[in-house]
Amino acid sequence: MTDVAPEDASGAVLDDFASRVLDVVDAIPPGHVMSYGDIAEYLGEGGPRQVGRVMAVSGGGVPWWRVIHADGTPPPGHEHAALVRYREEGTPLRSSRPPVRVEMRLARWPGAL
DNA sequence: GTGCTGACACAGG
DNA sequence: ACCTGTGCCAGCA
Repeated sequence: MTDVAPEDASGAVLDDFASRVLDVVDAIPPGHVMSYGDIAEYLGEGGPRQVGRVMAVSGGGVPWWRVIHADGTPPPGHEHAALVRYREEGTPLRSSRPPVRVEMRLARWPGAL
């Protein structure tokens, strides 16, 4: 029978690690965020760059705007889209216009407890 | 196998 | 606020 590997909206095949990353991102509630390093540390494997690569390749099926840099800056090229989401979800911001920055101290989610 | 690049993190200037 | 260098891990020519 056909082994169906998990795919994202782009049709990209998800590896085991990628699947875990997307699962964690999907578990982040509105108004909260996690940094790339936080996710890697939470999973206990890979590193922030690996998480970033997964998001760049298959982050289309999860709330990617809730995954940002450790200092609260959203991913490059999507600052505007991310800003719209933050305002809609009530995410604590330090600057309401570019350079957009999330107040990590308040918005940081400890993980899917 | 080697070297560069990357949706990173951190320190220094 | 910006750039540079270094460290970590994985992908690619």
